[in-house]
Amino acid sequence: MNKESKIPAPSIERLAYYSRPLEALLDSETPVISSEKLARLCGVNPAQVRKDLAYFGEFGVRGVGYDVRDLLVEIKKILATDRDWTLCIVGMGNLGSAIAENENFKKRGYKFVAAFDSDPTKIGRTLPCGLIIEPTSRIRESVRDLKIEIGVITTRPHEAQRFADLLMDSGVKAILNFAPVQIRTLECCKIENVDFAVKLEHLAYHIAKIL
Amino acid sequence: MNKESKIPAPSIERLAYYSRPLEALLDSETPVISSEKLARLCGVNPAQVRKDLAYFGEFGVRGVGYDVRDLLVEIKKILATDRDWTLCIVGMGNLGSAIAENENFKKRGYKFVAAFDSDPTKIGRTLPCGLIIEPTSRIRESVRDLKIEIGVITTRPHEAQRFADLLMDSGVKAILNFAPVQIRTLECCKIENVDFAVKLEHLAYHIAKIL
DNA sequence: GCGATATTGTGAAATATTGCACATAGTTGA
DNA sequence: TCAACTATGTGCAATATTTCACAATATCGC
Repeated sequence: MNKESKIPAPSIERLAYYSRPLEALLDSETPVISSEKLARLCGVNPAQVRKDLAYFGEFGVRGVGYDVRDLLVEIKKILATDRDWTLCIVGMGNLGSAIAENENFKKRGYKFVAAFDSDPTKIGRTLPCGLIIEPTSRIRESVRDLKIEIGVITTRPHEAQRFADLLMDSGVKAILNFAPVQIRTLECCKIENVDFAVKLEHLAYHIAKIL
Repeated sequence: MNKESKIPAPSIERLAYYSRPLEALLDSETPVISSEKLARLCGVNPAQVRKDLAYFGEFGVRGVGYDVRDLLVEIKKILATDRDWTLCIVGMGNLGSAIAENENFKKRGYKFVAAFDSDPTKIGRTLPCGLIIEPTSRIRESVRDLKIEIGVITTRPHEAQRFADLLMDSGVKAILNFAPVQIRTLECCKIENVDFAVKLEHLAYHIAKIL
């Protein structure tokens, strides 16, 4: 267990959140920002910003703040988003298509190089981004040949684990799962589950309390 | 500060996660489940399951476990998903459309009753689910007339705060934001931000470390 | 060069969350 | 009825995360 593995997961997620306003600040040519202002933009405590950054180095200047451009470069270096990543997506329903086309992903260097579906009527269809939907039987081959590093799952829940296993076994190093099931992975494959109905349920809980 | 406000936010989110396998167990006619099995299905600690549930009551039977059907009913009651919710969506790009059509949402009683976009070329278009895209100038009126309780934002980031303010001011009680900016709200309006590029960045961080 | 001011980096305190371990209570079979 | 077994509910300890508070260090104006 090395030093880096002790960095709290919330800190790592916040780094990504910090980068959003930094990009906007860079566009608006603001050269420097304080932890206090960045914190306000992200809705967190200023000490938190400083501590999160301090896990990785000393990026600020005392009495001045952080150079916007430098800080953004450093954060991207930390999160390994200073390079492109090769992804594929399994499950080309509405959500899958939307994600494959998503500007936000493209802008950050996440390149979808293959799209799969098990529905024969969808096979061969060309997406606006140029990808052609392939049968899921081609997953193993494509992951190997195109050196796909991350798999995204947007299938129905009952198929999700099966495709996760297949992706893992084919060699992807990480999986982003949008199906509303908890996917289990081996040690060698990192998983993140995203279930946005959970967020709605959290909201419902809170507003029902007030009513 | 009442008793309920001391319940940890992670516990509330986990309740939603617990409900996923419970639904499947109900379909497969498994009558009873132990905290240990449910925990394994959700990738958490059994004591955590028991403690989360204990915040809201005693739902289990010692020596036996939890009745699947009853527990699901209780969780739905707690999360206020035992009723329908009325939502609208602002920003009818790929992601907005996918969310409006999403089966997972529909199944859980989240009803989209209005869809808005500021792009004139999209206005009047009918979605597969039957909704007609309206101009954003109609947001205030629709929220009031249709008693919309939750607003979903899937616009570009630079417009997101403006529409959030408008939704809030029109009377929605909660906002689910998919734009990659941190939306600020008043006390009266609960917000959840979902930025899935953040999840990818988290994955990238971890797999880059191994390489 | 120096005092006034600003803002970082960080140890230590405060708070929040998780997990252990066991008393408690229900079930089953003889 | 009772012993053996099972699995919950929960006080408390362990761990994780956040926030405070301040020393350290940079800039600016004179």
